[in-house]
Amino acid sequence: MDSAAGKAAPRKRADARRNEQTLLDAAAAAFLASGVDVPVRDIAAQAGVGVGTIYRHFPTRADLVVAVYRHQVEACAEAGPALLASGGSPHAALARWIDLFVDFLVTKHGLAEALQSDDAAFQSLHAYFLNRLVPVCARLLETAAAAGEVRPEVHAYELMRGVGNLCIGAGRDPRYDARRLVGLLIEGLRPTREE
Amino acid sequence: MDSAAGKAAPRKRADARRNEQTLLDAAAAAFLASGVDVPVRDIAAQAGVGVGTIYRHFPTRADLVVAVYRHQVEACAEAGPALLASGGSPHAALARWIDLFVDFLVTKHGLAEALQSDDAAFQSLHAYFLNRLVPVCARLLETAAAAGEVRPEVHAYELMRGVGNLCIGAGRDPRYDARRLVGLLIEGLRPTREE
Amino acid sequence: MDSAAGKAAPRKRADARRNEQTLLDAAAAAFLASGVDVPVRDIAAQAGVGVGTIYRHFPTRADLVVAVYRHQVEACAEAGPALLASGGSPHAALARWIDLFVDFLVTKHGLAEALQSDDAAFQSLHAYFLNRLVPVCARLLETAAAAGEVRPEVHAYELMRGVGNLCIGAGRDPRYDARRLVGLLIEGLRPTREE
Amino acid sequence: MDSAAGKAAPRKRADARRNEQTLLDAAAAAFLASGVDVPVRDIAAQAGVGVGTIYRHFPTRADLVVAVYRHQVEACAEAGPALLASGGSPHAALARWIDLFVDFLVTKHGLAEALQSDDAAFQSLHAYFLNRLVPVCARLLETAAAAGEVRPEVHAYELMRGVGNLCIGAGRDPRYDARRLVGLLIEGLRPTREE
DNA sequence: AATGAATGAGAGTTCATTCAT
DNA sequence: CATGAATGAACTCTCATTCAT
Repeated sequence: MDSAAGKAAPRKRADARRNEQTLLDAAAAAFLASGVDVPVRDIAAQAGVGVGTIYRHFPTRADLVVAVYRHQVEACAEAGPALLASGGSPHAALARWIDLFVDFLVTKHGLAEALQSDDAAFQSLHAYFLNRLVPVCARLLETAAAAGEVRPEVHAYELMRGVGNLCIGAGRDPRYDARRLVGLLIEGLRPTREE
Repeated sequence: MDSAAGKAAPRKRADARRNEQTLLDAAAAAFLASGVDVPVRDIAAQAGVGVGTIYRHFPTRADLVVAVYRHQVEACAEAGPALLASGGSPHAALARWIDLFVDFLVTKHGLAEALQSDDAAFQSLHAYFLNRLVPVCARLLETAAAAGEVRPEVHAYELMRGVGNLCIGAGRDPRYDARRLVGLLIEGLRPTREE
Repeated sequence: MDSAAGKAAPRKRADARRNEQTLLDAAAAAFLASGVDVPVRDIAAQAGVGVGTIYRHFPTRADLVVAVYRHQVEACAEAGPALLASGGSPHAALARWIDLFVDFLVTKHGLAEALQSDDAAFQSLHAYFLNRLVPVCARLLETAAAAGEVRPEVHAYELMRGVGNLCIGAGRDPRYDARRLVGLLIEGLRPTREE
Repeated sequence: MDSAAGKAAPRKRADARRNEQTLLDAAAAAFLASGVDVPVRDIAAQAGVGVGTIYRHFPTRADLVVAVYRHQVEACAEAGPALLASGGSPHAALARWIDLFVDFLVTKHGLAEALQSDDAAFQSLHAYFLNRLVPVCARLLETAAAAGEVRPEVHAYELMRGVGNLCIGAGRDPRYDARRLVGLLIEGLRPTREE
C-alpha cells in the first residue's frame, strides 16, 4: 500500500508523523504516571501541544490508548500461533501466552481497569482488544482442550477477562502478585484427575 | 421513654437511631440500584434527608459502605471457623468459604471495584474488610496447607484480592461467569501432583 | 416568622429567596450589558456566586430569562384586556398594546434575537412567550377585525414575530427607529380604502 | 481541462481564478445548507481546499459572503432605476423593488441575520450592502415622497433594515409569512388620509 | 500560493464537600 | 442536630485563526 519501504506519503506528512509520535510518547508517559484516565489537558501539556491537537489525532481517549499500545497488542497476538508451533505442550503454550498478556497489562497503569470499564469512551478500546486477542486465545484454548490438557468449558473471552481482572491494581501493592494468581488460574484449567 | 406520650423526653437517641437506619436502608437501596459510586445526593434524596446528615453520620463514603454491609461481613467472618469445624476437608472448607465471599461480592453492585480502588475515600472500607476477613481466610488457608491440600506460597490477602478482582463486573455480562473462574483459581491452589 | 403577610414558605426559604433575587438582579444587569447570550460564568461572577448556584436555580438559560422578565411579560399580558375595555377604537387598543410589547423588547438587549433563535436552549423561553402573549394579541386582532379596522388575514403569531423581528438591534443604532417602523406596520394593517 | 500537457506554463492566473470560483460555489452551497454562520472548515471541505486558502482569498467571513452574493446585489441595485423608469406609480416601483430585495434575502439562509449582526466579522458585509443599496432605495423613496405617495419621515436605511429584520427566520416557519408583513409595512408607508 | 496541523480561549456541566441558618 | 444551598475545581469538547512546511 504505502508501498514497499513506504515512501509515498504526500509531502509534509513527515512533520505530522513526528508530531503524532511526540503525542504518543507523551501519552505513554502520562498513562504510566497517572493511568489511562489522565485528563486530556495533562497529556497535551506533557506533549507541549494544545488540546485540540490531541482531539484532531485521536477523537476519543480510547483511540489514543489503542494507538499507544497497538504494537504491543500486535506482538501479543502474533505470539499465539508462534508459541503453538514451538513444540511445547498446548497447556504450556497457553500459559506462556497468558504470561505475555499479563506482562503487557501489569506494566500499563490502569489499562486493566479501562478494559473492564463500561465507560462509553472505552467501548472502542474494548472492541479492539477483543477482536484482536480473543481469537488468538481461543485457538490456544481449543488446542489445549483437544489435547485433553484443559477443561473444555471455559471460553477465551471469559478467561481473558478473568486474567485482566486479576491484573487490576497489580504493581501498586507488593503483597499482591497478579502473576502468581494468574498462574494458579491457568493451573486450575487442567482437568481434574481422579483422586 | 420515647414511648407513651413523651415529647420533651430525651428522645433523641431513638430518633437518631431511626434516622441512621433510614439512612442505611436508603444507602443499601442506592448501592443496589447504582453501585457504591452512586452520588451522595442520590442517597440523601432516597432517604429523604439532606446531604449534610449523611456526612455527619458517615464522614466518608467508605464508612457508609461498611455500615451497610457490616452484618454480611460479620456473617462471612463467622462462617470461616464453622466451616472448618464441620468435618469436610480443609480445601473444601476453603472453597465453600470463598463461595460465601463471592456471594456477597457479586450481589453488591460495584463493591468489588470499590475494594480494589486506591481512592482515599475507600481506605477505611479497605481496612475494615482486611482486618475482619483476612485472618479468617488465613486460618482456612493454613489449615489446608498443613493438610497438604493447598500450596503454601499463597497468602490470604493475595487470595482475597484475587477473588475480589475476579468478581469485578460479574453480573453485567452473561459471557463472564466470575464464580466459574473463582472455582478454577481455588482448584489451582492444589499442589501439583507428579505427572 | 414568615407568617405576618402569611406565606406558608417552609422556614429558611428567606435566605434562598434573597439569594435568588440577587441572582435575578445580576442576570438582569448582565443581560443588559451583554445580551441574553452572556456566559453563565459572567452572570455568576456578577452575582458573586458560583456557577453551580445558577444551575441549581435555573437549569436552563431560558428559565433564567423567563424569571428575569416574568413580571413585565405578565404586565404586558394583562394590559391587553384592559386596553380593549378602556373605550378607544380596537385598532388604537392594538396599537397601544404593541407599543407596550415594543417597550419591553427594545429595552432588553438581545431578547428579540433570542425569541427568534431556534437554539434549543431557548425553546422553553419561546414557548413561554407564545403561550402567554399570543392569545392576548389574538383577542385584540379579532376585535379590531370584527370592527373592520384591520385586515383579517394576519394572525397574532405572525404579527408578534414581525414586531419582534423589527425590534432586533433596536437601540444599538440611532438611525434605526424600530418603533416608527412598527407604527407603520400597524398602520398597514388597516384595510385598503378605495382610491 | 488542466488542458494539453502544460504544467510549467504561467497557468497560475487561470488556476487562481478557477480556484476562487470553486470557493464561491462551495460557499454558496454551504450557506444554503447551513446558513452564513457555517463553520469555515465545512466550506473548505466542501470546496476541497484547506482553510488557509479561504482566509487568503477572503480575510473575513463577510468578504466571502459579499463575494458570493455580489451579482445578485448588483442586479438588485440596477433594478431600482429601471423600475422607476418603467412607468408605474412611484409607490408601486418601491413596492416591487422591495419585493426583489426580499426575494434575495429569504432565499439566503441566515443572510438577514448576518446583516443585522454587529459582529465584527460582518462589518464589511454591512458596509457593502449599505453603500450599494441604500442610495437606490433612497432614490425610490424620495420619488414616491415627492409624488405624495409615501410619508416623508422614513429613511432608506431604516426601511431596509426593517425589511431585512422582517425576513429573519422566514422560510423556517410556515406560520410566518415575511412577505406578507413586508407588504403591510410598505402599505403603511402611505400618508394617512383624513378619516 | 496552498495546505491543514496546531493553537488555546472559552462554553457548558457535574458533584463532593462545606457551612450558615 | 438537620438541612440543602452554595461553592468552585475539574473535565470535555469546539472552532476561529495562525503559521510552518
